[in-house]
Amino acid sequence: MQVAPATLEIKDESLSALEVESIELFIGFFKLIGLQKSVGEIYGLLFVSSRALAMDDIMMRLEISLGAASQGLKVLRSVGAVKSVYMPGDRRDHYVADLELSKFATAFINEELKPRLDRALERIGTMESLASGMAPEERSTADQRLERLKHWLERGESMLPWLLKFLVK
Amino acid sequence: MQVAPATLEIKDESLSALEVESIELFIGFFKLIGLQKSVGEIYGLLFVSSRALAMDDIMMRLEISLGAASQGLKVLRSVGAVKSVYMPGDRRDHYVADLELSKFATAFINEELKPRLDRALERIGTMESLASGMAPEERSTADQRLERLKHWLERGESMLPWLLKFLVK
DNA sequence: TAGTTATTTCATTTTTTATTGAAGAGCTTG
DNA sequence: CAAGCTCTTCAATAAAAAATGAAATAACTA
Repeated sequence: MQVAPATLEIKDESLSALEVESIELFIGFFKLIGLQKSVGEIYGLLFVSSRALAMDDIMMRLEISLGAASQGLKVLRSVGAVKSVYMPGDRRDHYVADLELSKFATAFINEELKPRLDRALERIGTMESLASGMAPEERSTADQRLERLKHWLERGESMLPWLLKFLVK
Repeated sequence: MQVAPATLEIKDESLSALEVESIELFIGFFKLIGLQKSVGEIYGLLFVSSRALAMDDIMMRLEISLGAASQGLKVLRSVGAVKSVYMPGDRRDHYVADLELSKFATAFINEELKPRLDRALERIGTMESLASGMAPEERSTADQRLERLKHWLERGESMLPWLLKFLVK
């Protein structure tokens, strides 16, 4: 005869091998563009799910907290990686993965890379002014390096539109 | 008459405005490719320095620890961002910034991006096998999405050589 | 080669970042 | 319009990442 365990384990369906692979893949991928683990987990789960999942499905399957699920979905919605679909007879929002993978790269480029390049070019402007008031010897070193850095950053920036077009096509 | 202060402040030259701008610029830039603050600080300082600096110059100017300086320089050497130059009459290593900025991007692509894409493509292989044992309905969803993901990753991978060429040129 | 200086390593501490879950706001519906 | 659900927020907590500095190692020099 069985004795009830000291702590009752809630029985949620555990993750399939396929789901685990998908989750790990997207955790790694998203971390690369600066998104946290829980965001990758959620997208990975949705990516291989053939039906839309509600927030508490996600919480239970991934064993993450309410807050993490809510915030993770918020991030995913904000980059268009996830959309909610209507489920008749259920008040909860249900989410499916948007399969347009290029959105992540696009969001990363527009929201991280581009602003950072712009900010760097601004700084170079400031630095050029500062260098102009230096002693000749040090000034020439600074000017030369700033010129080089600026050139490289402008080159990088000029590549972004091309890159975006390539990714989206 | 002057009274000696309770704590004696060591007088290291503080950073110039130009140095601060450079440091902030490279902290931001390096963080983007996953390198830590101290690495960006060191490179930023060396970038605008007209003379080679020893490790303890770097420690003192940036007010960072021995360990951070040593490890930061190690990282910078490993990606070729810094090289040491010989200084007659001084046993210490002296470092200058390598101005070939493309090295950072190249290191990032080859050491972070490429391996991660390769790993993701491997995982897709695994996932395809796993999907092949599923019920027809779910299988078709999985197959379709995996195909799409694979296609996109291969496309991304195919772009890397071009990207490298563009950056290095 | 003994002594000194320079550098690396790594266990500990600090700082930063991510997660948790309780409080509460907003909806829905009976 | 009250009683549930669902979802968001955010202060507290936990986890992860980075910095510190003492000890070990390596490199030079006299």
